[in-house]
Amino acid sequence: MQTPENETNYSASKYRTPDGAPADIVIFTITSTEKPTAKKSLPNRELQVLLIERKQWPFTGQWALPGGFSKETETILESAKRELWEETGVDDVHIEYFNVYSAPNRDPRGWMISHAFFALVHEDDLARRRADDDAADVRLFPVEKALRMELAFDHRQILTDALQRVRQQMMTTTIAKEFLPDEFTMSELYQVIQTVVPEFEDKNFIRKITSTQSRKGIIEEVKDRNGQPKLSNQYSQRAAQLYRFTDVVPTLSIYS
Amino acid sequence: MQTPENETNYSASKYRTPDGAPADIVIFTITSTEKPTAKKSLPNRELQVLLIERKQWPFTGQWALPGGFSKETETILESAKRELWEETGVDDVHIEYFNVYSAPNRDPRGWMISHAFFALVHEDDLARRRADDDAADVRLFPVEKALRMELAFDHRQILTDALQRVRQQMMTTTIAKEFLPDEFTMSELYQVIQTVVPEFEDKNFIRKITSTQSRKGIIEEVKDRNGQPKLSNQYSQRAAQLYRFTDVVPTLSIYS
DNA sequence: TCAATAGTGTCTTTAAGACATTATAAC
DNA sequence: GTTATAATGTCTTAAAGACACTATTGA
Repeated sequence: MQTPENETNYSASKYRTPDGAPADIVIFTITSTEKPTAKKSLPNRELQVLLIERKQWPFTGQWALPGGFSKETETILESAKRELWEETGVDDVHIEYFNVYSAPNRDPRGWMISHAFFALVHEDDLARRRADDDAADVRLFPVEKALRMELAFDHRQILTDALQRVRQQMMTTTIAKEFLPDEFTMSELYQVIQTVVPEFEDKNFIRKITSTQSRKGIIEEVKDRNGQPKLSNQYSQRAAQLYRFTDVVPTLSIYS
Repeated sequence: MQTPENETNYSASKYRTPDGAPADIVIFTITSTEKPTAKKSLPNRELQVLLIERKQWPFTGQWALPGGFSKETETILESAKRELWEETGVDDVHIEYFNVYSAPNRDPRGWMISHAFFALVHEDDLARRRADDDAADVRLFPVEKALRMELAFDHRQILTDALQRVRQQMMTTTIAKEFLPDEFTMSELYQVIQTVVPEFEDKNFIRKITSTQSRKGIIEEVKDRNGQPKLSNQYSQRAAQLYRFTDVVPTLSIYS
């Protein structure tokens, strides 16, 4: 089917080709800080995004999303994972492709078609982060603050889109688990959801998740080896039931 | 910030760059054929995908998704819309980006990072379709058949992914309207959903959509100028209420 | 004791699910 | 009357929503 005669007719060099295919990553984490007031209480949580300060042209000195150019020998996803590893020292976390950015002149270096991912990382995993060759500084910013900053390239748009996607995924998938330990209390889960989606509110949250089918099998109570309910009093005087996510993948429908 | 001194340090030509950024489009339509048996009855519907037969190397003679190379002066979305226009003569339809395909050697012509879209087109709009320069033939195939064919490049994977995405969107968004007239009966809607998502079944479908909040405001009854319910007897002896989609964008949550 | 979080009781309303029944009108 | 689709009646069960109330235990 692929005859040499035909092959000679094609030459990529006849066409203008892209100058690069970068992968940019919006790395989200939730930081926890102790409430100064109380002894045992739920921490304050805040959604943060990792930015780097550029030390090279273009946009030298400005904050930007971490990213780097894809190589011919890897997929874009592999580039993104490599970049995530280089930037934070973490792998094996939730990373998800969400959009492509290809507006002409979005990058003064040339025709750059950028592939945007978001990653969800535990705060603890980011301890190892450090400045690398391309960055003068690496730092976490509260997303609300980052959205008000003048970021390099079209990175504010990318961040905006990423945030929208993560919020949607938070409500429709079980990605909340990426920000939680394996076993967690309902209060923790509720707090994590609210940290990502501030407008989420449900006065009967515990009741609703607890009362059978509503949770659709996505969450189950943790029992100890004796089959007794496993509790935690990490955040409260009264011990709370621990839950975990099951492997069930929820499916939603507007036509119920 | 962007000093000439720094600019001179960057040269795209130092790096291996992609040989092209194609956009490939999975064009879906639903064909309707009269049931031979009955006089007035719902048509048989089938989900179809548009494929082209390649007349050039590589994969000469094989069926492939329509697509083409993106230009430096346009976004990838614009490329896809241009390609859709060239291939089918339609514009202004639902077109949506869903993934990137970047496996090394996925294209024998070189390092090609492909951007995949799906488009949903009314059967009527495809009347104008025709073969163009790149294609020996253009034809609709039932998706189930297309999935069993040996398509060019990684197009079977792209088609598989597109179908999965369209099925998910069919259940969670109002894209059913892309396959329906502005005003439609509940039977038509139900049939369109089932055409795309065969396993969907709901014995009480009409009842459920009809009984208030369940439809979450996404669908409303059509009234005539006198405020009377507007009916259609196109598909049945007994006239059926017509409905339309509102502009409400449904939001779903696993945490209800 | 109180503070902070966890969890239950109770009642009302709404929706889901099943399934039989009735309605309409062309033929 | 038959046929094909449209729509309602009725009953049962499950879930949502509100909100007051009780529980636990360290400080």
